[in-house]
Amino acid sequence: MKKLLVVDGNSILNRAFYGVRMLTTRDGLCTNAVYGMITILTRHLEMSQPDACAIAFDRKAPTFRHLQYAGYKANRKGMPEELAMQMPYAKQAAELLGFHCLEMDGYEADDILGTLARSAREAGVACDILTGDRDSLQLIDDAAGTRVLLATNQETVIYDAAAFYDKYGVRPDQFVDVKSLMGDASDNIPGVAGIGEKTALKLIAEYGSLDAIYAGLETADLTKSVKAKLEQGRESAMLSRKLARIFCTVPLEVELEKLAYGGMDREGCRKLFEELEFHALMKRFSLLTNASAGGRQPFAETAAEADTLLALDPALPLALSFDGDRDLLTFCAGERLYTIPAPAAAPIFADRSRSLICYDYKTLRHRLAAEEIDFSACAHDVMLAAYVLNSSDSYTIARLVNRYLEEEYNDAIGDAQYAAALYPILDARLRETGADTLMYSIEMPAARVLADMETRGFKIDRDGLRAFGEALVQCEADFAERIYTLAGTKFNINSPKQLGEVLFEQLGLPAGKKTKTGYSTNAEALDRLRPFHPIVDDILDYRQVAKLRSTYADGLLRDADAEGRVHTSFKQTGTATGRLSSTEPNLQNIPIRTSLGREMRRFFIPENENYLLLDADYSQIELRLLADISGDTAMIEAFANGEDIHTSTACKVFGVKPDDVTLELRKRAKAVNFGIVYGIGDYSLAQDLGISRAQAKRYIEDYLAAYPAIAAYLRNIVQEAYAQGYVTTVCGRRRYIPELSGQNKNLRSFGERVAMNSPIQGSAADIIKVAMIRVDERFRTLSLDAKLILQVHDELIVEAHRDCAEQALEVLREEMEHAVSLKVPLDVDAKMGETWFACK
DNA sequence: TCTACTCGCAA
DNA sequence: GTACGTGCGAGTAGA
Repeated sequence: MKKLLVVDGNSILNRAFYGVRMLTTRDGLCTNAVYGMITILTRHLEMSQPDACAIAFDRKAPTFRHLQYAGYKANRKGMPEELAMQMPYAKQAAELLGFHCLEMDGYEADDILGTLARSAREAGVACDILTGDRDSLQLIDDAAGTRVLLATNQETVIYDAAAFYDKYGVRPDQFVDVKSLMGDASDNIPGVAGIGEKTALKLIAEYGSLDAIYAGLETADLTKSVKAKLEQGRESAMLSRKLARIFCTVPLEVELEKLAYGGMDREGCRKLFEELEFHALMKRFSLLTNASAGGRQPFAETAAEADTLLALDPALPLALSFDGDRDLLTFCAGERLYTIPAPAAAPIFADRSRSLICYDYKTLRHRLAAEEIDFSACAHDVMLAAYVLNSSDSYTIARLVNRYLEEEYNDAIGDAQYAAALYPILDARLRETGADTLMYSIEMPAARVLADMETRGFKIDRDGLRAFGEALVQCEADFAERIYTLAGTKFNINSPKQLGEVLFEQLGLPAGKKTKTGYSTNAEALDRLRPFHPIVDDILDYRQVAKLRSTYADGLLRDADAEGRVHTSFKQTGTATGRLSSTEPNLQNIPIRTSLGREMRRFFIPENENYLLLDADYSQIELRLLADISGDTAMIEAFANGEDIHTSTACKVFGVKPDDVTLELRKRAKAVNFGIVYGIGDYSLAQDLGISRAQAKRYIEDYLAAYPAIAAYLRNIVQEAYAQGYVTTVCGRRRYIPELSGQNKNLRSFGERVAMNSPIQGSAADIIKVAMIRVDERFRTLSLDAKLILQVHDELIVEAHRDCAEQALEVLREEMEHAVSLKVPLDVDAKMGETWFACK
């Protein structure tokens, strides 16, 4: 026997219960926790390859800890009924999978784990402890081969002593002492009052143990307050240590040999899974019999060679998907499924003449690229097709099945089979609605370009950013100090609740608006308070610095890869207008408006000194589109003459001569233009400009009077939206607006604004996608060492070698300016520089 | 650990 | 009397 796997059953069930969406059988039996537990257990059986395995559960009876401390777990609420009802099934399922269930009155599952780990250590057997709970980390022991597999809902983190030290800065055997200081709110372990995780870790790292701290407390070099807290909490700490320590000598009377893993009970599993309606699991373990329920049936599945697939009629559509997390692909052709290891399918993806149907092409492409499989075949993505048909929806495969196949989604049927069934329906709809060009000539090619941009990433000057971050930390501390002094008390400035109490109760400043939960402390509210107290300026400064430090400095450093590049992920179906969104990190909201924030852009740099950044952005693309679509001669004229659009708007709306447009008037005109473009109402416009709602409404009316064709266009588009239920962009992207068919007046006027705004914003999104595809294509055909790396709605950023930077910049400008031809020119500002900051 | 809430960044 | 353009992420507070 080489390896033992032991599982904390209660903790894994809890994770599964809260992590998996509620599932019930037709009879109303909840099954989500059992389902999640089975997934986790089987995954770890595969990963750990144990020779023996056991799963431990808590008993209801009080444990020795309750006897020592009446408050132990006193604040725990009972298990929710939905989970309690799953317990017997969970134990049954674990047994059928081959786990030995252990439980004992008076002890917790943790103690059983500890005891088994000790037995394993004594027998020279390695031990993996699978749990969702950090308590077990104290059991880690490298010499004995004891590891903890900490399961969160997304992933499992493996902790050995080194990983533990990296995370906490102390050894695993010191963890109990840390807990005796910091306590544990969920178990109601008291710890030392006023000592949190940070302080506890620091103390133990420095002094080595709880005993050492108390032995030298009098002479220790600690602040008065920490010393006092420790003195005060001595007894509590000692008690907490007893409670936190896992008991490793539970009288189990089970020998390791008895826990040997003998594989799953297939027939038992089949019966139980049938009862719990776990069809997908039955399929995964090949437990299916012919007696499945009615409706769509999974096609027969065969393991295949690539040759088998290549030999199929090339006219037969081929749909595919990865099989879960595994390195297997399932292809669906005709009425058969073929399973094949991903690398073996490489020739299929390399074949340019082949069309492949999939769900979420960009992600698929990344997964294949990770295995060095090149994707040159022509792809059809059902997710993108559905997005093009209706951009205000959700695009999980289950929703697509519901919507377009008009049937219940069935877990037992894989993505490949569903994609195969969905594609012809979606394709027909695309052609009916005239959106096929958008799909095949814009959205799909854009997906490939986006995948390449994500792979390339954007280089960050990590040293510079770290230094900037440290300066910000200092700044933050300075502002905090001033704030505490002015307030006469220390508090958490980041907490709107505490901040509100200080400002409005202790300092007695005039409270303005309230939020749902308390005083409003946002920038707008604080701005009004400036005249009343000097603390307000410091708070605003603090907020700015704290935001830059946490979201941008720390955040970007966390996201950077080993080469210092950050790889954003573009969501192509993330917005209702057709715009992209960007996550992990979001590179579409890097500061620019304040001078300090803008500094952030100095740390976005090219790969090395041989490269430069190019940055080109459309000037007023939405307003130009509005001018084009509405055909408003005044606005077309203004753009044709290269006028400043906000100034000419101010002339028209406020009836003044160009020379008489003050900065204030221009600002107001700009806000109205902004309002039209983003579809805000009079309420928001009034807020923006600090004017009354009635005044804002008048501005909008005057605007529409000044641009009558725009007014007519907006009236028409709203009409059209009411009549058809949707609006479209220039390229045929559809957004349905269900808000218009309701009775709620507010919702309807929201719908009307959407109708006015979406075609404009969405068409701009279409256009920049076209530009991206062409820019990418021309860089390739010209063999320029230049690559797109970022899109920010109306702006494209390229990383280019110095030798071709000028040429690449011209290509970038040309393709952006000529992506479409409108009644007005599309102006592009194009710059280059050694940092993003320098591209201004 | 998860979720709701507040806040603030960008186009 | 009042839902009040979007999407993403950090942080707090409470469950």
